Amino acid sequence: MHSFTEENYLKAIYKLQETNGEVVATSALAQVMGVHAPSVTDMLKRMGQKKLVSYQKSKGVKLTEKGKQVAIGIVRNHRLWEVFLVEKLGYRWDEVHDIAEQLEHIQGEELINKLDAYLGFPEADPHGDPIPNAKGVLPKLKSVLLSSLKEGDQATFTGVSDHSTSFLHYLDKAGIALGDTLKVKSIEQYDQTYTLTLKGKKEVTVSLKVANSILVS
Amino acid sequence: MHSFTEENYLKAIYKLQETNGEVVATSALAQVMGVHAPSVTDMLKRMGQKKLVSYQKSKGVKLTEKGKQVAIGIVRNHRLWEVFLVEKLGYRWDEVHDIAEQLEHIQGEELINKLDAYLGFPEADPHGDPIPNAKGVLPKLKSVLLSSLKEGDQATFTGVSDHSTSFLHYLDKAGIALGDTLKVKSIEQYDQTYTLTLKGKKEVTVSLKVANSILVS
DNA sequence: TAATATATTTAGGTTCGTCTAATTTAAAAT
DNA sequence: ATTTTAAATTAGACGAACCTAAATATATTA
Repeated sequence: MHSFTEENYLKAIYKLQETNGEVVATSALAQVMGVHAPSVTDMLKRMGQKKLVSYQKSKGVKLTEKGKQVAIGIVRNHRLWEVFLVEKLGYRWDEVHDIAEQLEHIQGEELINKLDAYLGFPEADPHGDPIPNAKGVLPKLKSVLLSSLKEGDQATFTGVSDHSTSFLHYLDKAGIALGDTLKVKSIEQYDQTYTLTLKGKKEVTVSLKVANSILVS
Repeated sequence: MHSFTEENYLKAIYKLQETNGEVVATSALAQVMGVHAPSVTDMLKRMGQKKLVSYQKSKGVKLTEKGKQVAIGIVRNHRLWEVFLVEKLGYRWDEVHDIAEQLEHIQGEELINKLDAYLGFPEADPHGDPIPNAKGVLPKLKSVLLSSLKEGDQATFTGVSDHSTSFLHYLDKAGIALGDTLKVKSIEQYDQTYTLTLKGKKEVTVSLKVANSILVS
């Protein structure tokens, strides 16, 4: 029975707040963490004491400023370690998540800043997700969904919104890689598929689901 | 109240076995870990169940083969991460211990082997301690204490037997660094001090205590 | 060998993060 | 507005790693 720390909860709350709005429900948290609701209630009480979250019973939970800073720090760690794993150790982008999940909890401000410098202060991780800087500020990567493009539009593949291994594998197999220039050759209205021209050479046809998971700018 | 895992105990037992012989006493373990004896008894029982140690009450404890392999793995991780911190991130040798103490518990065979390759399969960490290879074999660095040299002898500084920050600082301040060629210019019998010539230039006088903490070959 | 001193274990308690089962609170539907 | 359903909390328990105080076992010394 795998046990979670405050940091794990902070990160999960942070991610839920990003996608589902300011206030997070006990059940939502329980669901994403794979834990039962009473465990969450317990933990939230403890974290409330420590002023990491503001928690009022049966009213959901929000990160305090303090909690948010910790959460962003973990996201920063995670993404920098992912860059390290891919750039320096030669991992593929679909392999690094679990290892980074461990490395993100290594403590030490100086360490992560040195790592950041060593990696050349990257702005995005191998999936195109923005990396908060040492002050906790996220660079705004103004990207849009591939599905928002029109026929003839051209853009650079900058990130994914679906981080699942299966999707990453799919992209690899289709020969679509981060940094590629994608041109929308045609959009088939009836079955909502996109035919893309890659780097002026290859052509691939992808579903709307895929077009909705690819970020470009 | 800082809490330890099985891995922490395994490493501590391993180190005690190396220096104090095969069988380790409850109290010795309690002492080095900074924990009270009953906590150790408890933990040893649990670890005995899992066949990580062979434990018979009031008779001390020994690592099993399984436990030894895990312990060596941790030592390998620790020393490789130390090399990383010094070689890649630019830390000094006296700063890396605590961070490596965290990093040594990151799980994943593949990760550590990739790191090993990335670092060029080093044989020793920044303090001159041998790094076990992927099979758990320690390279034998046949080094001796500086204090075993005679007047006129010359050797290379390959490691330290005292890893304390204060000693490492002392060496830095004295301008003695790993890899240096040391020549014993003279030994003062009465107060047991060694006057060393460094790289044919500088001269330093050190106490017997220091000469006993420096490894050369 | 007996007495003392030291090391170790047992007994019983705490905190943390989990669980299930039962209860209460809040939201949705009639 | 009442009933029904769903969400959240409380109650009570467990395992892991810790603690203190008391009891036992081992070693040392007289």
